[in-house]
Amino acid sequence: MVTLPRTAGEIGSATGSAHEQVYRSLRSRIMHGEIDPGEALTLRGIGKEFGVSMTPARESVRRLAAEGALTMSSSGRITAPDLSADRIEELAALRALLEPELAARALPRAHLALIDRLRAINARVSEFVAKQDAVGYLRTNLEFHRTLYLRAQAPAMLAMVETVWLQLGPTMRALYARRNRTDLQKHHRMILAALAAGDEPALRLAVRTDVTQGLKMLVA
Amino acid sequence: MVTLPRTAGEIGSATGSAHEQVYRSLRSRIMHGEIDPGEALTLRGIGKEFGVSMTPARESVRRLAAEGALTMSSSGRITAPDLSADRIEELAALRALLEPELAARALPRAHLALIDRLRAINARVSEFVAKQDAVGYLRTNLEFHRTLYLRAQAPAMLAMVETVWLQLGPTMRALYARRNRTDLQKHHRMILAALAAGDEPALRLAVRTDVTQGLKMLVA
DNA sequence: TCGCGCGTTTTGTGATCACAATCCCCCCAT
DNA sequence: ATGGGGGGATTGTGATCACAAAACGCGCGA
Repeated sequence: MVTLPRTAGEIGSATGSAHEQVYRSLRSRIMHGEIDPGEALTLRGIGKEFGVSMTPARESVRRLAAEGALTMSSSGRITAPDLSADRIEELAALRALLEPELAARALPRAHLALIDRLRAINARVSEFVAKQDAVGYLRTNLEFHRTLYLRAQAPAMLAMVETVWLQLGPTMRALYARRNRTDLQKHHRMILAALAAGDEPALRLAVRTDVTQGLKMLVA
Repeated sequence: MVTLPRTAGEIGSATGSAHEQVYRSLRSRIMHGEIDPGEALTLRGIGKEFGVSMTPARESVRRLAAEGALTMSSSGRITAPDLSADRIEELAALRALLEPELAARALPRAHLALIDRLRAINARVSEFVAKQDAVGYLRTNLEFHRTLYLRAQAPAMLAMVETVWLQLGPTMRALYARRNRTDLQKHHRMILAALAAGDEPALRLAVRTDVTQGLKMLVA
């Protein structure tokens, strides 16, 4: 394999270095439940898939492992994490702690345009629920939350929540199967109503409930 | 440089791979304020210092950068982060959100032995304050908090708080200079009192105050 | 004296290689 | 049929190299 000029496969504007492309791609897969808990990955396999050598593959994997998105055995073997019930509960508690705060910080800046955008995303969520598409549902559901939290202007806090999502990613799809589809949308509607009303306590509660609801099912 | 047998410089039991040693060492320095904001590092420099090649140095640096402990410019230049006031405020808010929760979770498990250990650590904190040793103070102060939070049995939450500490590390020492030394200890004593009394609301408040107090000074 | 090019040096990136540890699978003995 | 052992294949680790881009410094010109 030869060092190609930097413009080889890049489509639009600066896509970033090789290891970043690999990182983003893997991260997205993991966060959206496209990788099963316990599934194994290899550096050479990743490298081959993305057309790069082991070096950027290794950096991506190490970074994801540092963020808890992947597990490395003592011998260095790479797998998607299979979370214990305790760990899931803890991560759920983190979401319940952080996300209402982010929502509350976003509230004063939530104009009508944002609420409309959220409604549109929520419509797409409904489609995926109807189509029983777990990955699509996870993706749009997280997009709903992220779109709201982006308004909080709190990048470090958002990054932290996304790390939690990442850790929960592989487990999420399994979780989706058990979830009661009908009241999925109810919580999002409560969030939208509280946003429109400018009611912070209601918003905090709605977000906390939405976050907690789905995750507590796994433990039960 | 030659690949040495794995048992080369290892003292006790498995110290971990080369990049992990480098990572732990750098992380400790950063978290305890031994690196100034804006200070530059180089992969070859790190490698030379630890007697390893660029590869493990690079992995350590990338990992630390992913955790926000180091900044990488678009050209890949490595520096310790120089935080904006907004960012500091946000990280302080994260501490104020997470640490009371960890303390509250530790409370039911906080036996007398733990409180005694905390008192002992607190005494060492006082020594460093008296000696005007900023790094020593930072180290023992964080040890005080970590010892308490370890009892919460919440590894993911603790990891998250430590990431916040890490990001604040380089800025912390500058902060220390402005801090009113006399009421530093007051808050720790309040924490100990609330722990001994088993009073959760008081504990949450004491932790939140301790955390907030020092950090709000930078913004002012 | 100050600013600005240009060449040298430094620095990060990615590929490749040697190596040791581990895993996997197949075969054989019981 | 089943369990254990052994050998080949796979895998992560770290060193080294080539390369391009950025940084630095030095000297020349205004």
